Amino acid sequence: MTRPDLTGPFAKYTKPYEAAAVEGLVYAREIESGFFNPDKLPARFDNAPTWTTIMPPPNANGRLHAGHALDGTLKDVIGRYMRMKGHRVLILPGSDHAGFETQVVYEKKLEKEGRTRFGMDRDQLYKEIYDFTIANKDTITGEVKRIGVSADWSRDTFTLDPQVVSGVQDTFVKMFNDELIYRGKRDCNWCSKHQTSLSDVETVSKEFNTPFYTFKLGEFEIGTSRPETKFGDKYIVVHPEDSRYKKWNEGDQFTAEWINGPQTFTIIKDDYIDMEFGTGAMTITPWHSAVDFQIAQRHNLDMVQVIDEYGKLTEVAGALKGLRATTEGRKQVVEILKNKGLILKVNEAYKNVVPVCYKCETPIEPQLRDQWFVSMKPLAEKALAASKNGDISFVSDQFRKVYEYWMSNPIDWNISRQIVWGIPIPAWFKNKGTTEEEFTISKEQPDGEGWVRDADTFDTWFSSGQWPVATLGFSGEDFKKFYPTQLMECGRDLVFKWVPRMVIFGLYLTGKVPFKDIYLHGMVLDPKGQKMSKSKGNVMSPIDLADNFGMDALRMALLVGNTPGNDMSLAEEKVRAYKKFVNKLWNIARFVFENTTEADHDIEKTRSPLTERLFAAKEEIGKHIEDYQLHLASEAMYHYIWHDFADIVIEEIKKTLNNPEADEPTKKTARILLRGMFIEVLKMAHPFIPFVTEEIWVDMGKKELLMVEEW
RNA sequence: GGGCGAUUAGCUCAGUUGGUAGAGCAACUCAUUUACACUGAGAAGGUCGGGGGUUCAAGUCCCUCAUCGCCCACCA
Repeated sequence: MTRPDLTGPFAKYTKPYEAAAVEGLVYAREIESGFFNPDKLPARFDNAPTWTTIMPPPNANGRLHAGHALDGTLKDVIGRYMRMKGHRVLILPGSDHAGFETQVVYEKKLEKEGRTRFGMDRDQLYKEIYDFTIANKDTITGEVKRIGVSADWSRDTFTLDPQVVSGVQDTFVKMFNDELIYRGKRDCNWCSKHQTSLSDVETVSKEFNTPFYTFKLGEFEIGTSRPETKFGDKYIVVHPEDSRYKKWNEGDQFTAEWINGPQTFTIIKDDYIDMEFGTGAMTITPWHSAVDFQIAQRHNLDMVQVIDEYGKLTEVAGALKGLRATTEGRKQVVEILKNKGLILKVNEAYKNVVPVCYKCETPIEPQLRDQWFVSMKPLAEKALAASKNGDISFVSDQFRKVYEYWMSNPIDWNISRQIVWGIPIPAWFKNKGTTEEEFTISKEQPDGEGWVRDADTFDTWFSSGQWPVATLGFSGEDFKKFYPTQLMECGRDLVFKWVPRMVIFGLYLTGKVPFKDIYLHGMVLDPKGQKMSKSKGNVMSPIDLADNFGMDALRMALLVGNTPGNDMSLAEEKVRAYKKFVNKLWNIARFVFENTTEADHDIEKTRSPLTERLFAAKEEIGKHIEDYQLHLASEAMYHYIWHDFADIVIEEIKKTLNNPEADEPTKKTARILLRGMFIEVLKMAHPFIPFVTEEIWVDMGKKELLMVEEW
């Protein structure tokens, strides 16, 4: 057969597909159309139902990583499909000031410059971090756009946008009035390096090899791995039913030689004590241990601060005051007790698991501090019910269990952070830190003299927890139109940090769950299955991969074989394989352009074995997407296009076109069929590989974008 | 200490109500101006981690063991 020359706009089909030359232009064309905005879709969407998902806002302090690319790809595939199926789709993008995280990043930068945040003017520090964040926010936003997410950038939201800040503060005021927030001295996770308290999700457990000492205290034997906290101990706690200590009654006292001389101890009985552990007797240090604090509260005991916020011993330590508690302090206490003959045993092989700051790994020193706490129990009960009764459902059931465990064991949430980078807590004090302390909860400065604003800022999860409500304006038009949303898709690492809080705030603020389905994807690992990290040097930049192989190829590599909730390892060869696939489609287009010029015909009614398989594949793909089984959907699409459309359909058509005995009407029918089927192929591929399909679509002579075609 | 996940072809992984094993990559054989070598055709490759059970039938359900990974954790 004669081969028509491809000229003009078709000349590019004589060469392999060049993603770099196409992607930016396609995305610009899509943005320009306005169709990412559900209010600006073509007329056929006028009375369409909405379909909404809110994007997890990436931290505005770094670069895009492979996890973000997966995140954006998954929701974009579903979003593009739902749009083609006739929904007014809203994918709402944003970015997070990421309070503590960003401050840590900035502190490292300051350190490199030989500076420190301590002693810096608050406003100056805030301004510096603000400028730093805004610059990075633009970088990361540009990188999210490269993924091709069909997000409505006209609704782009930043967690420090004035209406978000204002709404978050309103929530605090409302919760305080509803008695869901209280202020009080409670044990906090204190990081002595970062000089702030942290919530439980901001600490991680780490195992240390610490000697375990057994001391003689009067006639008791007391075990501890933390001798340096023992200065202020005045109580011996035993189990009420422990027969070894029957002769002692609660409140009985005795005096014994201790670190700084004779000390009087009081017997306390509490059934927290594990009789099997050690001697079944312990002393308590309420100021520096959450458990001890609870016991002390139950029995109304004295609490003494032994270690200050810099990790040094206080005046309770007498001569040892000012020593670093866990190092020199511990050493000297042990020395003193040894000299007094009070050490009975030392177990050097003892392994102790202690919480550390998740950023710097400094062991957390529990401290009693006045902070703002959220009473989690009443909130968690409702959020638990939402899962039990099916208002929210998890794509992977394993995460439902984790979520329900968290909601069944709520711990009151400390939302105060002693850092400048964050949303200010709308609280005002008089005589702060004294016994005459007074406070008022208000966004505006209260009337009267002497009010000082609370210097603390909110835990970043306090604002991002309200994200689905905040991005939709808390109330008003968008809120009415799009809330509750359909899908929350984010990394599985957020099952504790973020998801439960969004459900809690959603229910509290609106009475409705913020989303119906929760799709938690696994982590993207390196080719060896190891977690990517800067320190290991195995980070694969999605931007670099897209530069080399095209974003469509990367999207496919992230989708195929990636089951919901399971981690996946990403190798360059996989991306390369899908680059070939994208090129295959490109060459299919070339074949179509070389052989057909006929006007498009609807092949819906042209039933043949070839079209039956096409429509069956399309239906299967659609079903898998609706079931959130994107690994199956993407594979079915790949398989159909390569091994059916290319290998069978085109070969059949080719036979007809090359058959010297076939008459012209027969050939024409074949050409029309080819073109008609190809249009369906482009539609079925579009959600997965939007760039190349949109580009070919234009060359098909289409005026409207493929993204708004009917699936 | 508690929980979750994984274990299937050399590698990375699919396999959704139980019905005689699938894909991609790699390797092997063949094809050289065919829409496409970023290709096509073909062949090869697995006692589905071990053991036990339910069933007419188990990769799939149940029990148990092993190994690896992840998460949670206030025994001083």
